[in-house]
Amino acid sequence: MNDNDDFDVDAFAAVIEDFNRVYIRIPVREKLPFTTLSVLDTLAHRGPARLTELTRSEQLTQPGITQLVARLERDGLVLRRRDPGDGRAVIVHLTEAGRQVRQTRHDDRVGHLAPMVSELSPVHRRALVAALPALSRLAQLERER
Amino acid sequence: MNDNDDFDVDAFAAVIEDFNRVYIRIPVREKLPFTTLSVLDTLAHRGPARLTELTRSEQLTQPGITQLVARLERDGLVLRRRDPGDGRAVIVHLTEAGRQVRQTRHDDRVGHLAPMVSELSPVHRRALVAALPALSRLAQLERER
DNA sequence: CCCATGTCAGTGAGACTGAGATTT
DNA sequence: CAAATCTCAGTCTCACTGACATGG
Repeated sequence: MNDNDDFDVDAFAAVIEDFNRVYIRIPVREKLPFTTLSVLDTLAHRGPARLTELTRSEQLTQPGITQLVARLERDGLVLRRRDPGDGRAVIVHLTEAGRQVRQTRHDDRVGHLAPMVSELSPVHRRALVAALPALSRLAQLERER
Repeated sequence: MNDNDDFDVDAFAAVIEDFNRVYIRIPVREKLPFTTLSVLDTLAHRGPARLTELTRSEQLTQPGITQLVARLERDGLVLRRRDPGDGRAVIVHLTEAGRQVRQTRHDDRVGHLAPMVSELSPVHRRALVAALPALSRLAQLERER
């Protein structure tokens, strides 16, 4: 019941990788390093976090995170606050400007995708819509891994 | 007929971005810079290419591509050959080792995804399978943009 | 005292800008 | 000679390793 006889993971990964390549290259107004955007994403999803948590989620070293967050603070995208309950820890908060950066990128992509989507057949569009819950669920499973 | 009244591009992009974040972080044996993998992908998809073509597809500067390809050649992932028909140009070819790098990453991802996919409900699995042609088509449209 | 959390200093990889060489 | 293609030199950003400061 739980095997994948009906599901070609290989083909699935191939399509995802192909689509991702294209998606990542959608032009955006503001070019920012991958790790910067990743931290902003993480904070937006999980709320304020300490550096140690970011070290895990971003797969960066501790000094790397320190530096990266220092840059982000310098640029006004995050705030660093001492944890009142633990004097060792620093809590990183997303600022309004940080949220705006994410929104801008998202808007750029939506603007770019919309005309492409409108060229898809109704059948294809419906197939994509129908697959969204499954994709979300799969992302969720990965996060809980 | 060609509008997107039945399709929420905003929601689509949000799910894709969420899934991508997770997908990109799937652990792989060989950690390589993003641009390296991107060039290997491009060569695998389009075949041998000159540096100028890569400059466009990779969104890197010309000196950047020169350096990157020099690294790739040093590591045995590509070969550089003078274009017999145009003495100015250099043609970059993917080597077997370069192909192997891509295959290894793909295999890592498939191995990681398989157990996750097996936890999806049959309905979700079918929805993903049904969406693959649409995703491929969308990637195709983007490439032709 | 030990562990967790974070920072500092120094190094190296990768990409950029500006200038230049070679071929068409 | 002008344009296209690629390379060289120098600089900047980013992340890493190793050592260290501080709080629980």
